[in-house]
Amino acid sequence: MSKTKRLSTDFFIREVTVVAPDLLGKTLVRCFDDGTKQRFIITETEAYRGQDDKACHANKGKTARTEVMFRKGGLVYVYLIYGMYWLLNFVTGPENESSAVLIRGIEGISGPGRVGKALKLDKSFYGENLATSPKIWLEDTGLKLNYTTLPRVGINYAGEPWISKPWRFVADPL
DNA sequence: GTAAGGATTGGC
DNA sequence: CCAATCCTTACT
Repeated sequence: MSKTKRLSTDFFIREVTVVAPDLLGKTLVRCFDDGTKQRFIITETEAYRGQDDKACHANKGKTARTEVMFRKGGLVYVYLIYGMYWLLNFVTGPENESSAVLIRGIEGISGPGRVGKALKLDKSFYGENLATSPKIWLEDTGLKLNYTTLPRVGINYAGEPWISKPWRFVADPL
């Protein structure tokens, strides 16, 4: 028998700064339309912490684009950036907390834009429930990775103190 | 309605 | 360094 188990909603109903590093080493499973499945180990994440965080899209309040972040954790938040890349995020925390984790890297793939491309993401993933979706979910194989914390990328517009928050989590090489 | 710019990437 | 490419937000 296997130790592998699908992560439930409870996993995501925690502080985003706890969930983000805890996702490192977890397996991201993507089931495509033709039934083929691909599995990727998560190697890099970033935490976006609710309305107070000026780097978080939810800081401007609830809009059509960000409303999913205000819902209960365990949902998928995807959005198109620069007209060409779908970035993958997992909503965390209880209802009305508007926090999310950006998946910046998976095994063999660096960069959030390339992650979305590898997983063939699109608008239809917006609001997917990771506990029940047939297309995308996470599994815990028991793997734990050591990691390093760094400042987040591409958010200079947010200003201090947000620029300096060590909310980027990168798994150490094996 | 119109305009500016983005949690990026790859090419010059 | 800068274009690609289109959606979201802010402002007239």
